[in-house]
Amino acid sequence: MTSPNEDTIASRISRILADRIVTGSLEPGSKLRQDHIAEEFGTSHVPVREAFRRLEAQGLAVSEPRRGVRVASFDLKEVREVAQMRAALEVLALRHAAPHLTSAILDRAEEATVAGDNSRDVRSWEEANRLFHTLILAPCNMPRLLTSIGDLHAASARFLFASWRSEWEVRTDHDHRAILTFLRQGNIENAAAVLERHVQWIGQKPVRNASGATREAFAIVG
Amino acid sequence: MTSPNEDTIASRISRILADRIVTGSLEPGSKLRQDHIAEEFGTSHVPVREAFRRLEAQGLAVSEPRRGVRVASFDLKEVREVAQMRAALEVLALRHAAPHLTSAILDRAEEATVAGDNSRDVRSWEEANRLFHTLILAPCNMPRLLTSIGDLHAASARFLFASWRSEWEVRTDHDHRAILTFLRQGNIENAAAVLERHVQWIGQKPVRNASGATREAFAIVG
DNA sequence: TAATCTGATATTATCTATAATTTTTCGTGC
DNA sequence: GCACGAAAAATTATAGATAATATCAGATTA
Repeated sequence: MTSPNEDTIASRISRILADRIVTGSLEPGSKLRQDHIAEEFGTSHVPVREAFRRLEAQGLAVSEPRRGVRVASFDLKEVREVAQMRAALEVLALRHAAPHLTSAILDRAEEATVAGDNSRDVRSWEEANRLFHTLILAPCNMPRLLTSIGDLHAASARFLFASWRSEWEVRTDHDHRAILTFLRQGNIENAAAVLERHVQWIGQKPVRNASGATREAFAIVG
Repeated sequence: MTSPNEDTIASRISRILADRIVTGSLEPGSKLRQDHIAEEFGTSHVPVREAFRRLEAQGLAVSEPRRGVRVASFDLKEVREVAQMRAALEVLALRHAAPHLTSAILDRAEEATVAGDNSRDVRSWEEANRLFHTLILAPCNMPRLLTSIGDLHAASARFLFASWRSEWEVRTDHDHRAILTFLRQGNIENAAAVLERHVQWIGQKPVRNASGATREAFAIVG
């Protein structure tokens, strides 16, 4: 949702690096060394630098002048921040999208919910979840808003992957179903209210550390 | 608010170009030719390209691969979109900032309001207005939210400059005063309500075209 | 002895110069 | 007036130079 042009080497690199950061294959705080990446992609380092600028704008990387670029770190405070921004913006989008929602779209959103409930791993659950939100929000026809929401979704997904990398248990998403029911009734206010609460729900889970100690992991699970 | 690193040539170029786009000295739709800009700043075109990527992420420029970069165009639809996004996000920020607002901050915000009321041109009015919003929102301590709001402010300012380039009449900002009054009373809900309405108020004004015809110009004036 | 400072070395980011494609422009012919 | 094609201009990428930062061994001091 954040790749306007998918033709240049720089955009390809930024897309692939964004995916690695989101899925956690590149760990928070790790350095992104431009000539290593350039070598991996068989290019020079100039397009790599352009990719860095885009990742920076998306909040996935932070750059210190003359000291290089690192994968952005995050903490519970930022998880909360992203959840609240998503709540505010997704409610706005839903209010504008609702009048344009067709039953065909809502059916596809329901399929996405089912797919999410049946997911056996985080990755496919996240994909289904993102599809659900995209389907019901895209008809708002507000490109700038959708881009912002897309970036926030990427951040959410990152938090999720960081917490539930391997263990994932099937959950039934009652919120998604409630939202769809309200939308089918034309009850936009209630649908928006559920959505607002839904994306601000922050799941927590004890995670065993490498040293054996356990800590609490947090993530947005909507 | 959107310049994390202010040390490299690329960031300097992006800041200056952003200012030109916002003030309208670079017109919407006009091409940004990298070697011309590189020559102007006495550099090569590589840092210019990095600056382009940042402008693109801020929504101030659009890039078509292999066809160059243009100053982003806008229309009434986007003015509305930005106004509504600002309303949603600034209300969120205010709710978190309010508990940390001191009377010293509110006094400075009042000074900014007075400065705005006394402004004789758009530029100084915009500066005072931005200061007001920044002062009452910054204590929310949510960096990602503040960055987004900053980008939206830049867009708003651009709409404003496009409409009221030369003619500007002094106006007294009753909304700002009402917000401050409510904040001093600790009445956060009313302050947020006024702010929400305030930034969504879209001013309109007949503007004489070059050919003599008049058209309506629109802008966010909060 | 431990800790800190100093300076040489190596690594890395940043920018310049240059080359290769692609797009646009513009003139010529039909 | 329209299509075609060569020339010009602009974007994109590469390779190489420069300057800043990190690393680490050795010296100095408490």
